[in-house]
Amino acid sequence: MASDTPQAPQTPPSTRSAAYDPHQIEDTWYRYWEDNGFFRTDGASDQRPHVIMMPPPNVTGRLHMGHALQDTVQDALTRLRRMQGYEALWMPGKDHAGIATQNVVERMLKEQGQDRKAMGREAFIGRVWGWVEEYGDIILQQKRRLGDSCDWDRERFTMDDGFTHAVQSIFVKLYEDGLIYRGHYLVNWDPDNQTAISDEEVDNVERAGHLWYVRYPLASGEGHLTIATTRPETMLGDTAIAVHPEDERYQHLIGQHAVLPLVGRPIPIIADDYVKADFGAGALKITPAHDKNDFEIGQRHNLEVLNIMNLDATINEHGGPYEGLDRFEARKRIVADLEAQDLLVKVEDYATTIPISSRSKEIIEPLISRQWFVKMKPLAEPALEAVRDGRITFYPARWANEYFRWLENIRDWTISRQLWWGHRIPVWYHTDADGEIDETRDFVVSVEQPEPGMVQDQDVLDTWFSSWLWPFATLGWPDTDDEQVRQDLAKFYPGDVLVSGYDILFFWIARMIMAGLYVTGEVPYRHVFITGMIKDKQGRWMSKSLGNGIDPLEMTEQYGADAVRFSLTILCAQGQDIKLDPTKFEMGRNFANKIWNAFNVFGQFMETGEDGRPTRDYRRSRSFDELTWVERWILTRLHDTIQAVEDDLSRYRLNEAITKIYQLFWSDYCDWYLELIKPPRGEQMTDETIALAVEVYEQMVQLLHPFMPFITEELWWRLRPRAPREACIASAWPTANDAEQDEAAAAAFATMQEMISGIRNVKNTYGVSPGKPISALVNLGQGANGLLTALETHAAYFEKLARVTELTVGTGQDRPKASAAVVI
RNA sequence: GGGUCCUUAGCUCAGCGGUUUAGAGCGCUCGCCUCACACGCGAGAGGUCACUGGUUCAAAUCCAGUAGGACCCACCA
Repeated sequence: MASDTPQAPQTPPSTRSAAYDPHQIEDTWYRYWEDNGFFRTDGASDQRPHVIMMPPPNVTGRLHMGHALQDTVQDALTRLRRMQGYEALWMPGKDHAGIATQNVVERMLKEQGQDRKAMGREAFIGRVWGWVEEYGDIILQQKRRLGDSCDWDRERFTMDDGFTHAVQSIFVKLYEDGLIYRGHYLVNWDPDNQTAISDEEVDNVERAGHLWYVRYPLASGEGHLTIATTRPETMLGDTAIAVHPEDERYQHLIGQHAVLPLVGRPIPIIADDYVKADFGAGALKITPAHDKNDFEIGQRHNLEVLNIMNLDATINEHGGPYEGLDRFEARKRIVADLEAQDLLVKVEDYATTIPISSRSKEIIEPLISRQWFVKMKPLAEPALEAVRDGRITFYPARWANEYFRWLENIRDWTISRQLWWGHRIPVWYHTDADGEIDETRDFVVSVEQPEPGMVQDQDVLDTWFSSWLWPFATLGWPDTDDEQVRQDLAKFYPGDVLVSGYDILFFWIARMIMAGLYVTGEVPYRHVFITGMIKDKQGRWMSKSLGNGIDPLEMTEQYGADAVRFSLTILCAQGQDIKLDPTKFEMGRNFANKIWNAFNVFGQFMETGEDGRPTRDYRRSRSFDELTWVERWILTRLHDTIQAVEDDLSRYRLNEAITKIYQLFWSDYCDWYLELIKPPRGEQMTDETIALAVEVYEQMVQLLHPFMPFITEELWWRLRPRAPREACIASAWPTANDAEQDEAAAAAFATMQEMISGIRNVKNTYGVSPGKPISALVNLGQGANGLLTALETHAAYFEKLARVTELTVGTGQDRPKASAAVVI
């Protein structure tokens, strides 16, 4: 505990008239919680743990609605568990975001007239660290505004020293287990960032393109063969033509050679099943160095692999006259040249699927390159098993299918990146006399430099290669010599639930499960709660380029953090995307206002001190049976709701839970209960009445606290005298009490509600002013004696709610003249 | 080419581990500044729960299919 004398924030002196102003309470309460260590977890207590690992936002990130939604969920679950007596850890942190961060800093340098390459690797990394120090904390500061109750003392960064150690250790372990290998393969090359990227970082986009039909003359000098291609420029790298083995048209050509137009190089004509005889011209040009399928066909037939491109996607020396041209310029020139030589048969419009880098939006170039890979199949098997056998459950369950599908078809993971910002690959090379890498000697995989003079691999690792370790690396793994780390790992691993959007199911969630099982033998968490994604009003993704984003901080400014959180929670239904528009937050603001004002109904009668806080603890002296009808009814409703909320929350149906609390508070407590307990004008409210109003209100405030932490904390302090270091955030979660439920009274009360609505309806229909006193006769069916007595004793309810000054209750009575009737 | 999701009041959506008159917010109509709240109160209008079959005593809710829309995955140039 940080402070010995926790200072409860000052409240406005005149509690009674103070209007609701969210900003007045948000900062003060957040500071109070932090100063008093309510977010902290030390791992040494014997409380049961509850662990949520926050998806670490990118250091370059700024708070968006997706964060606001997911944080609202995570914070609600964390606060709920904390109130239920768990040691609730919500682990915060941030991700170094390799490409994104490097791009941001590079852009900044460019504006200053500087250049990454000119300044050199070390200087550049220094600048990135400088940038991270200056701006990296912004997003986590923003999260505090939402009320996030993370254990900030444990905050981690995927590039901090401990994390680097974890990343390198896991690399070494994987290598030693034969699960990491290096090799020349066709990879997704991003010519803009000039790095390889993984399959997951590639978006396949359909675009309008063309199918060019090109004539390849035969080497024999007699005749030709026509092929169809969507990428004519790659013909410079053709090393064969393939036809289907059973295609009658080409039988006689198999084994012969054709001459590559423009280049004049002879290439063999081969037969392969892959070729579809009925597509295009039925003959396929094979470019093993620039097409995945061609690469495979090339391997089957032992074809030469001829790379025709530089790393910036210009044509290299193998391109003859086209050397130096950009790939798309080369395409134009080649098509023109083919046409000039009458080798272009025809051009058709054709929709092609183009691979785009999700980072740079540049068109990916499949390129042969030496990279590091992780063999994924052995890692995927246990991860599949963990979900199949129920050690991990997805909410909603359908996401498990998506997970299975991906893992069942998993391909090896390209983990090396030709960037500077990131974890250096822990591989070391011997050098020759000139200091150059000596490729004739084996490399060494090691966290530490194995011997002086050896140089480390230049590449860095994919960002996700560090974040997949998040659930245990944040707890200090692999430094298990440290007592604290051992204790934390034992207590906080595995965690309980991971909350995230489906956009990173493959990138992160699935990989974390694989890493967790591989490293610790245990799943990283038992539940995966997949939220929907926030879209704009028209259902489009919010993006900077569209300018359709809604800024959560602006919304918080406008409506208050509690309002934003409430609205997001109630809109968040079972993984469904949310089409958001700012007016949705009015719902939350109105509700917060209602909560605030409702307090005054009884609060104005409480004895308070100068700080506006109660000086007396109002407790009822009556047992449940001695309570009034309306009191028994509202308690019954309260306990019903607590029970239902419990059930909803256990299934991550936060929207249903909060809807029920909302209805209880507004429709039952405010519209009926408070209206009935209000004393006549000028009169006092009795202490007994105040006591029950407080009792119910307090529990509703607690039920709401996980969702609307600020306003509930403030009001909680106004309900009873509180001891130092107490707080709503640390109060005990309400439990349903069966002994204080009276379903018969509740049912009778519901009947009375219908009667009163019926009477109001009649008054309305006949234009009788609501304030005008009337008489009413209630005609009950036979055998409704209980109800009859209840109504008779509570005739005052009818007067209060429908201005019925004369109430007659009976059975089988005649309808008076000049009256209106309603049947319920 | 596979797969998932959506289609419920004018709008945005809940509800979908089958059972009372299908709900909410906003909007709309009527009446209210009733001393907690007009960010409010009371009353009300408004729905063939996409369509077609099936299972069932009973379906918006389960099953099969159809039509629209969205998304994910996939190596036909």
